[in-house]
Amino acid sequence: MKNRRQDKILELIDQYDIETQDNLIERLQAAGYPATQATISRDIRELKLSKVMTGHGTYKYIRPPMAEGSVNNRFNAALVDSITRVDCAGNIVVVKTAAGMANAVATGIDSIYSSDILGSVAGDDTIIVVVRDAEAAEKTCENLKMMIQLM
Amino acid sequence: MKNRRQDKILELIDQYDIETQDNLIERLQAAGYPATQATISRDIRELKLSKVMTGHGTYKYIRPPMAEGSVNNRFNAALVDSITRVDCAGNIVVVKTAAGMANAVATGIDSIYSSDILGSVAGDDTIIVVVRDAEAAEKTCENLKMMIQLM
DNA sequence: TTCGGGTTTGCATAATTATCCATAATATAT
DNA sequence: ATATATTATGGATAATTATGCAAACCCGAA
Repeated sequence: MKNRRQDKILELIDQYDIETQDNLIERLQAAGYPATQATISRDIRELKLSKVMTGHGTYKYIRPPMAEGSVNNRFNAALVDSITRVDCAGNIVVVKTAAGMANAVATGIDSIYSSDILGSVAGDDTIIVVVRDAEAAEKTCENLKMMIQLM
Repeated sequence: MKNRRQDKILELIDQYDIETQDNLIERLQAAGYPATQATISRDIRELKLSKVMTGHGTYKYIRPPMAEGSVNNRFNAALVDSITRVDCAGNIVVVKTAAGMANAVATGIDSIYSSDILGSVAGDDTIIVVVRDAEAAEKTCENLKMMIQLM
Protein backbone atom coordinates (compact mmCIF):
# COMPACT_ATOMS: atom_id res chain seq x y z
CA MET A 1 0.00 0.00 0.00
CA LYS A 2 1.25 3.36 -1.00
CA ASN A 3 0.71 5.18 2.28
CA ARG A 4 2.49 2.63 4.38
CA ARG A 5 5.38 2.60 1.99
CA GLN A 6 5.67 6.37 2.01
CA ASP A 7 5.59 6.41 5.79
CA LYS A 8 8.37 3.88 5.74
CA ILE A 9 10.33 6.08 3.37
CA LEU A 10 10.13 8.98 5.78
CA GLU A 11 11.21 6.69 8.57
CA LEU A 12 14.15 5.44 6.54
CA ILE A 13 15.46 8.82 5.49
CA ASP A 14 15.28 9.94 9.10
CA GLN A 15 17.22 6.94 10.25
CA TYR A 16 19.79 6.48 7.52
CA ASP A 17 21.68 8.60 5.04
CA ILE A 18 19.89 7.60 1.87
CA GLU A 19 22.06 8.65 -1.04
CA THR A 20 20.16 7.41 -4.05
CA GLN A 21 16.79 6.00 -4.96
CA ASP A 22 18.36 2.61 -5.54
CA ASN A 23 19.72 2.82 -2.07
CA LEU A 24 16.21 3.48 -0.83
CA ILE A 25 14.80 0.60 -2.84
CA GLU A 26 17.13 -1.81 -1.07
CA ARG A 27 16.09 -0.54 2.34
CA LEU A 28 12.43 -0.75 1.44
CA GLN A 29 12.93 -4.23 0.08
CA ALA A 30 14.53 -5.28 3.35
CA ALA A 31 11.68 -3.71 5.28
CA GLY A 32 9.11 -5.64 3.30
CA TYR A 33 8.05 -2.95 0.85
CA PRO A 34 9.24 -4.01 -2.58
CA ALA A 35 8.91 -1.36 -5.25
CA THR A 36 10.65 -0.24 -8.38
CA GLN A 37 12.59 2.92 -9.01
CA ALA A 38 9.69 4.43 -10.96
CA THR A 39 7.43 4.11 -7.96
CA ILE A 40 10.01 5.49 -5.59
CA SER A 41 10.62 8.45 -7.83
CA ARG A 42 6.92 9.26 -7.67
CA ASP A 43 6.83 8.76 -3.93
CA ILE A 44 9.68 11.18 -3.53
CA ARG A 45 7.90 13.72 -5.66
CA GLU A 46 4.71 13.35 -3.65
CA LEU A 47 6.49 13.60 -0.34
CA LYS A 48 8.39 16.59 -1.68
CA LEU A 49 11.63 15.15 -0.47
CA SER A 50 14.80 16.59 -1.79
CA LYS A 51 18.33 15.50 -2.27
CA VAL A 52 20.91 17.79 -0.76
CA MET A 53 24.63 17.85 -0.27
CA THR A 54 25.65 17.43 3.33
CA GLY A 55 28.64 19.14 4.85
CA HIS A 56 30.72 16.05 4.16
CA GLY A 57 30.28 16.11 0.39
CA THR A 58 27.82 13.25 0.35
CA TYR A 59 24.27 13.35 -0.88
CA LYS A 60 21.23 12.62 1.19
CA TYR A 61 17.47 12.77 0.93
CA ILE A 62 15.75 14.98 3.43
CA ARG A 63 12.23 16.08 4.27
CA PRO A 64 10.94 19.14 2.42
CA PRO A 65 13.23 22.13 3.08
CA MET A 66 10.42 24.57 2.32
CA ALA A 67 7.97 22.92 4.66
CA GLU A 68 5.71 24.89 6.91
CA GLY A 69 7.73 26.13 9.84
CA SER A 70 11.07 25.38 8.25
CA VAL A 71 13.87 27.88 8.33
CA ASN A 72 13.30 29.00 4.78
CA ASN A 73 9.76 29.73 5.60
CA ARG A 74 10.48 31.89 8.56
CA PHE A 75 10.23 34.94 6.43
CA ASN A 76 6.51 34.53 6.15
CA ALA A 77 3.70 36.70 4.95
CA ALA A 78 3.03 38.22 8.36
CA LEU A 79 6.62 39.32 8.63
CA VAL A 80 6.67 40.83 5.17
CA ASP A 81 3.42 42.60 5.91
CA SER A 82 4.99 44.47 8.75
CA ILE A 83 7.52 46.13 6.44
CA THR A 84 6.49 49.69 5.65
CA ARG A 85 9.38 51.01 3.63
CA VAL A 86 12.61 49.85 2.02
CA ASP A 87 15.41 52.00 0.67
CA CYS A 88 19.05 51.73 -0.09
CA ALA A 89 22.05 54.00 -0.28
CA GLY A 90 25.49 52.75 -1.12
CA ASN A 91 25.95 49.36 0.40
CA ILE A 92 23.31 49.97 3.06
CA VAL A 93 19.69 48.90 3.01
CA VAL A 94 17.27 50.54 5.41
CA VAL A 95 14.08 48.72 6.25
CA LYS A 96 11.30 50.35 8.22
CA THR A 97 8.79 48.12 9.93
CA ALA A 98 5.79 48.33 12.21
CA ALA A 99 6.75 49.19 15.78
CA GLY A 100 8.49 46.37 17.59
CA MET A 101 8.85 44.15 14.51
CA ALA A 102 12.33 45.12 13.43
CA ASN A 103 14.11 42.26 15.13
CA ALA A 104 11.85 39.57 13.79
CA VAL A 105 12.02 40.95 10.27
CA ALA A 106 15.80 41.30 10.44
CA THR A 107 16.12 37.66 11.36
CA GLY A 108 13.98 36.71 8.40
CA ILE A 109 15.96 38.86 6.01
CA ASP A 110 19.23 37.43 7.25
CA SER A 111 18.04 33.92 6.71
CA ILE A 112 17.23 34.58 3.07
CA TYR A 113 20.01 36.76 1.78
CA SER A 114 22.74 35.53 4.03
CA SER A 115 25.48 35.40 1.44
CA ASP A 116 25.17 39.08 0.53
CA ILE A 117 24.68 40.39 4.01
CA LEU A 118 27.61 41.33 6.18
CA GLY A 119 25.50 42.19 9.16
CA SER A 120 22.43 44.02 10.36
CA VAL A 121 21.31 45.98 13.36
CA ALA A 122 17.66 46.15 14.32
CA GLY A 123 16.14 48.76 16.58
CA ASP A 124 12.45 48.87 17.32
CA ASP A 125 11.07 49.76 13.93
CA THR A 126 14.17 50.20 11.80
CA ILE A 127 16.77 47.84 10.42
CA ILE A 128 20.12 48.86 9.04
CA VAL A 129 21.47 46.14 6.81
CA VAL A 130 25.06 46.25 5.63
CA VAL A 131 25.56 44.32 2.43
CA ARG A 132 28.56 43.41 0.34
CA ASP A 133 28.32 46.27 -2.15
CA ALA A 134 25.95 48.72 -3.75
CA GLU A 135 24.84 46.24 -6.32
CA ALA A 136 23.88 43.73 -3.69
CA ALA A 137 22.07 46.49 -1.82
CA GLU A 138 19.94 47.36 -4.80
CA LYS A 139 19.19 43.76 -5.46
CA THR A 140 18.19 43.10 -1.89
CA CYS A 141 16.11 46.23 -1.89
CA GLU A 142 14.34 45.27 -5.08
CA ASN A 143 13.72 41.78 -3.85
CA LEU A 144 12.17 43.02 -0.65
CA LYS A 145 9.92 45.43 -2.51
CA MET A 146 8.93 42.58 -4.76
CA MET A 147 8.00 40.41 -1.83
CA ILE A 148 5.88 43.17 -0.40
CA GLN A 149 4.01 43.34 -3.67
CA LEU A 150 3.50 39.63 -3.80
CA MET A 151 2.40 38.92 -0.29
CA MET B 1 35.70 33.85 -13.79
CA LYS B 2 34.40 31.00 -11.75
CA ASN B 3 33.55 33.19 -8.81
CA ARG B 4 31.68 35.73 -10.84
CA ARG B 5 29.75 33.01 -12.53
CA GLN B 6 28.81 31.42 -9.24
CA ASP B 7 27.70 34.77 -7.88
CA LYS B 8 25.58 35.18 -10.94
CA ILE B 9 24.08 31.76 -10.36
CA LEU B 10 23.01 32.76 -6.88
CA GLU B 11 21.55 35.94 -8.27
CA LEU B 12 19.66 34.03 -10.93
CA ILE B 13 18.17 31.45 -8.64
CA ASP B 14 17.05 34.24 -6.34
CA GLN B 15 15.39 36.08 -9.15
CA TYR B 16 13.92 33.28 -11.23
CA ASP B 17 12.57 29.82 -10.73
CA ILE B 18 15.37 27.82 -12.28
CA GLU B 19 14.02 24.35 -12.98
CA THR B 20 16.95 22.56 -14.58
CA GLN B 21 20.63 23.04 -15.16
CA ASP B 22 19.97 23.60 -18.85
CA ASN B 23 17.58 26.32 -17.85
CA LEU B 24 20.35 27.88 -15.82
CA ILE B 25 22.80 27.58 -18.69
CA GLU B 26 20.52 29.65 -20.88
CA ARG B 27 20.22 32.39 -18.28
CA LEU B 28 23.94 32.44 -17.73
CA GLN B 29 24.54 32.55 -21.44
CA ALA B 30 22.24 35.55 -21.72
CA ALA B 31 24.04 37.21 -18.83
CA GLY B 32 27.39 36.78 -20.51
CA TYR B 33 28.62 33.71 -18.67
CA PRO B 34 28.76 30.86 -21.15
CA ALA B 35 29.39 27.48 -19.59
CA THR B 36 28.54 23.87 -20.18
CA GLN B 37 26.33 21.61 -18.13
CA ALA B 38 29.33 19.87 -16.60
CA THR B 39 30.60 23.13 -15.21
CA ILE B 40 27.22 24.13 -13.90
CA SER B 41 26.80 20.80 -12.21
CA ARG B 42 30.06 21.37 -10.38
CA ASP B 43 29.11 24.92 -9.50
CA ILE B 44 25.89 23.69 -8.01
CA ARG B 45 27.74 21.12 -5.98
CA GLU B 46 30.20 23.73 -4.72
CA LEU B 47 27.47 26.20 -3.86
CA LYS B 48 25.56 23.37 -2.20
CA LEU B 49 22.40 24.38 -3.99
CA SER B 50 19.57 21.97 -4.00
CA LYS B 51 16.64 21.24 -6.21
CA VAL B 52 13.32 21.13 -4.47
CA MET B 53 9.69 20.73 -5.42
CA THR B 54 7.66 23.87 -4.95
CA GLY B 55 4.06 23.82 -3.88
CA HIS B 56 2.93 23.96 -7.49
CA GLY B 57 4.60 20.75 -8.56
CA THR B 58 7.46 22.48 -10.30
CA TYR B 59 11.12 22.13 -9.47
CA LYS B 60 13.40 24.91 -8.42
CA TYR B 61 16.96 25.36 -7.28
CA ILE B 62 17.37 27.03 -3.92
CA ARG B 63 20.21 28.18 -1.75
CA PRO B 64 21.55 25.76 0.83
CA PRO B 65 18.95 25.20 3.52
CA MET B 66 21.71 25.78 6.09
CA ALA B 67 23.57 28.77 4.67
CA GLU B 68 26.64 30.19 6.27
CA GLY B 69 25.73 32.99 8.64
CA SER B 70 22.05 32.15 8.63
CA VAL B 71 20.15 31.97 11.87
CA ASN B 72 20.54 28.25 12.01
CA ASN B 73 24.22 28.57 11.99
CA ARG B 74 24.45 30.13 15.37
CA PHE B 75 23.46 26.71 16.40
CA ASN B 76 26.66 25.10 15.25
CA ALA B 77 27.44 21.63 14.10
CA ALA B 78 29.01 20.46 17.35
CA LEU B 79 25.93 21.45 19.27
CA VAL B 80 23.54 19.87 16.83
CA ASP B 81 25.59 16.71 16.73
CA SER B 82 25.10 16.19 20.39
CA ILE B 83 21.32 16.02 20.03
CA THR B 84 20.13 12.46 20.02
CA ARG B 85 16.36 12.78 19.96
CA VAL B 86 13.65 15.40 19.67
CA ASP B 87 9.98 14.98 20.42
CA CYS B 88 7.03 17.08 21.28
CA ALA B 89 3.77 16.64 23.15
CA GLY B 90 1.32 19.46 23.56
CA ASN B 91 3.23 22.65 24.04
CA ILE B 92 6.34 20.88 25.30
CA VAL B 93 9.42 19.92 23.33
CA VAL B 94 11.77 17.36 24.78
CA VAL B 95 15.33 17.28 23.52
CA LYS B 96 17.71 14.50 24.46
CA THR B 97 21.41 15.15 24.13
CA ALA B 98 24.72 13.49 24.81
CA ALA B 99 25.58 13.42 28.49
CA GLY B 100 26.47 16.82 29.90
CA MET B 101 25.52 18.74 26.76
CA ALA B 102 21.98 19.69 27.68
CA ASN B 103 22.82 23.13 29.02
CA ALA B 104 24.87 24.20 26.04
CA VAL B 105 22.28 22.97 23.61
CA ALA B 106 19.48 24.65 25.52
CA THR B 107 21.26 27.98 25.28
CA GLY B 108 21.58 27.54 21.54
CA ILE B 109 17.94 26.65 21.15
CA ASP B 110 16.85 29.62 23.22
CA SER B 111 18.87 31.96 21.04
CA ILE B 112 17.07 30.83 17.93
CA TYR B 113 13.50 30.38 18.89
CA SER B 114 13.26 32.94 21.63
CA SER B 115 9.98 34.35 20.43
CA ASP B 116 8.20 31.02 20.67
CA ILE B 117 9.86 29.83 23.82
CA LEU B 118 8.47 30.59 27.25
CA GLY B 119 11.28 28.89 29.06
CA SER B 120 13.39 25.79 29.27
CA VAL B 121 14.99 23.63 31.88
CA ALA B 122 18.10 21.65 31.11
CA GLY B 123 19.34 18.71 33.13
CA ASP B 124 22.38 16.72 32.18
CA ASP B 125 21.20 15.11 28.98
CA THR B 126 17.61 16.26 28.67
CA ILE B 127 15.99 19.59 27.94
CA ILE B 128 12.36 20.40 28.59
CA VAL B 129 11.30 23.35 26.48
CA VAL B 130 8.00 25.05 27.14
CA VAL B 131 6.72 26.84 24.07
CA ARG B 132 3.74 29.08 23.38
CA ASP B 133 1.41 26.43 22.01
CA ALA B 134 1.27 23.05 20.33
CA GLU B 135 1.73 24.54 16.93
CA ALA B 136 4.91 26.29 17.95
CA ALA B 137 6.08 23.08 19.55
CA GLU B 138 5.68 21.17 16.33
CA LYS B 139 7.49 23.83 14.36
CA THR B 140 10.35 23.93 16.76
CA CYS B 141 10.52 20.18 16.74
CA GLU B 142 10.54 20.01 12.96
CA ASN B 143 13.22 22.62 12.71
CA LEU B 144 15.46 20.82 15.11
CA LYS B 145 15.02 17.55 13.28
CA MET B 146 15.79 19.32 10.05
CA MET B 147 19.05 20.62 11.43
CA ILE B 148 20.03 17.22 12.60
CA GLN B 149 19.37 15.83 9.15
CA LEU B 150 21.63 18.29 7.48
CA MET B 151 24.66 17.93 9.65
C1' DT C 1 61.29 32.19 -21.04
C1' DT C 2 60.35 27.52 -19.62
C1' DC C 3 59.07 24.31 -16.28
C1' DG C 4 56.09 22.20 -12.88
C1' DG C 5 52.11 22.24 -10.03
C1' DG C 6 47.64 23.46 -9.39
C1' DT C 7 42.90 24.76 -11.02
C1' DT C 8 39.16 25.08 -14.34
C1' DT C 9 36.84 23.55 -18.27
C1' DG C 10 34.63 20.71 -21.93
C1' DC C 11 33.72 16.33 -23.91
C1' DA C 12 32.06 12.00 -23.57
C1' DT C 13 29.77 9.04 -20.85
C1' DA C 14 28.08 7.00 -16.61
C1' DA C 15 24.82 7.35 -13.02
C1' DT C 16 20.66 8.82 -11.47
C1' DT C 17 15.99 10.37 -11.71
C1' DA C 18 11.55 11.39 -14.16
C1' DT C 19 7.98 10.19 -17.28
C1' DC C 20 5.23 7.74 -21.10
C1' DC C 21 2.49 4.05 -21.80
C1' DA C 22 0.18 -0.14 -20.84
C1' DT C 23 -1.59 -2.99 -17.31
C1' DA C 24 -3.13 -4.22 -12.79
C1' DA C 25 -5.30 -3.09 -8.69
C1' DT C 26 -8.81 -0.61 -6.27
C1' DA C 27 -12.71 1.92 -5.56
C1' DT C 28 -17.53 3.52 -7.03
C1' DA C 29 -21.80 3.27 -9.04
C1' DT C 30 -25.60 0.69 -10.97
C1' DA D 1 -21.86 -8.82 -8.81
C1' DT D 2 -20.62 -6.27 -13.06
C1' DA D 3 -19.33 -2.44 -15.27
C1' DT D 4 -16.92 1.85 -15.10
C1' DA D 5 -13.79 5.09 -13.37
C1' DT D 6 -9.87 6.17 -10.72
C1' DT D 7 -5.49 5.28 -8.89
C1' DA D 8 -1.15 2.70 -8.48
C1' DT D 9 2.53 0.20 -10.55
C1' DG D 10 6.26 -1.63 -13.58
C1' DG D 11 8.87 -1.71 -17.87
C1' DA D 12 11.13 0.89 -21.00
C1' DT D 13 13.03 4.99 -22.04
C1' DA D 14 13.76 9.94 -21.92
C1' DA D 15 15.58 13.63 -19.33
C1' DT D 16 18.61 15.28 -16.14
C1' DT D 17 22.70 15.41 -13.45
C1' DA D 18 27.45 13.78 -12.10
C1' DT D 19 32.13 12.47 -13.15
C1' DG D 20 36.68 10.46 -15.39
C1' DC D 21 39.86 12.20 -18.15
C1' DA D 22 42.56 15.06 -21.02
C1' DA D 23 43.39 19.54 -22.69
C1' DA D 24 43.64 24.52 -21.71
C1' DC D 25 44.68 27.88 -18.57
C1' DC D 26 47.01 30.18 -14.85
C1' DC D 27 50.24 31.33 -11.87
C1' DG D 28 55.01 31.63 -9.47
C1' DA D 29 59.86 29.91 -9.33
C1' DA D 30 64.02 29.05 -11.43
